[in-house]
Amino acid sequence: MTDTFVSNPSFFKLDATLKKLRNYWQKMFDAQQKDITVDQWLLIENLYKHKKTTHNELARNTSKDITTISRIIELLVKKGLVKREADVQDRRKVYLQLTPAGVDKYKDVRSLVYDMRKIGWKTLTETDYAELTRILDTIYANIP
Amino acid sequence: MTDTFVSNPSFFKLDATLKKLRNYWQKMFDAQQKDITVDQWLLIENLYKHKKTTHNELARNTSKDITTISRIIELLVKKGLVKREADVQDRRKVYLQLTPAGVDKYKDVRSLVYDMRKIGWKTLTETDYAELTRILDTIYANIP
DNA sequence: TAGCAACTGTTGCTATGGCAACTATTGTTT
DNA sequence: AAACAATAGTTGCCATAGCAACAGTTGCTA
Repeated sequence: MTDTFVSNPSFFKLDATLKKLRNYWQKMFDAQQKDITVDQWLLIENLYKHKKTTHNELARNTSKDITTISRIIELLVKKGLVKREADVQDRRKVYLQLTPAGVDKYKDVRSLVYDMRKIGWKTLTETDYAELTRILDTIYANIP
Repeated sequence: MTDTFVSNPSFFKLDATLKKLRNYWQKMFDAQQKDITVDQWLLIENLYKHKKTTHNELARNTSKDITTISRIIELLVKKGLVKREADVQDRRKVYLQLTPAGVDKYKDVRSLVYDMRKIGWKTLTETDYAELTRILDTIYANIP
């Protein structure tokens, strides 16, 4: 492993790419008056797929801190997109699920998100995608 | 391009990997009492390389918002690691550079950062690194 | 059964990220 | 020269990120 290799800023490139993606998504959301943030979208998408989950599960699924989940959910509840439901057996637990308005929001935003994903990948192949996945997974696994 | 391909969460993977990297770096900084954050380190590294820059240049070089630069620099000035110097020609401009303590901090943290970069890449090759760079650069270029 | 550990979620604090509005300065135009 | 546009940086606001401390609940164990 050369010195150049070690000192080359992959951290920086990851950060820059992610920021550009996030900004682009947010600008498109805003331009089409979707009235949500990118991270709020990620939680909505996850809640649509899992129907009924807890804060903890959502945190694991989205790779977010549980305090962040707590606060984003609070915003989504205020917007009427998510509802909380206490567990009968375990009174510590709170189940989260999309309201009908939340499901509508998911369906409304989904196609825009698909289009944006296509844009990011337009000049890349499925092999590239597999490579990126493999490398990122490896880095992830390498970190203690 | 298949539907699976489009809907697969590369955004999520980028985000998760970057977070894990950032957390690991921060924990190592804290464990060794470096008394800086990861982003503060990135600015110090940049200021070491460019010796004398403005907020604007720093923002471009680090892919950060200029308001974020302004605030991080404020923290670094308070820590005595950076000093501001007004331009004589253009009184809107402020030049930034490391203080001697800032240079010491850079030298103190550098080897730790090198080691951590090695850890992230330990099971990957230079070809992998080139691939990641190529793919991320392409995604970056694809986004409007 | 009393005590304690583990678990679920919230709140406070600080840092980063991004947009809009603002001040101050400089450059351009007429 | 006056008016205006462009530039450099700061501040206010809200959202996300993560740590520590906390409250309430549940499960385990002496």
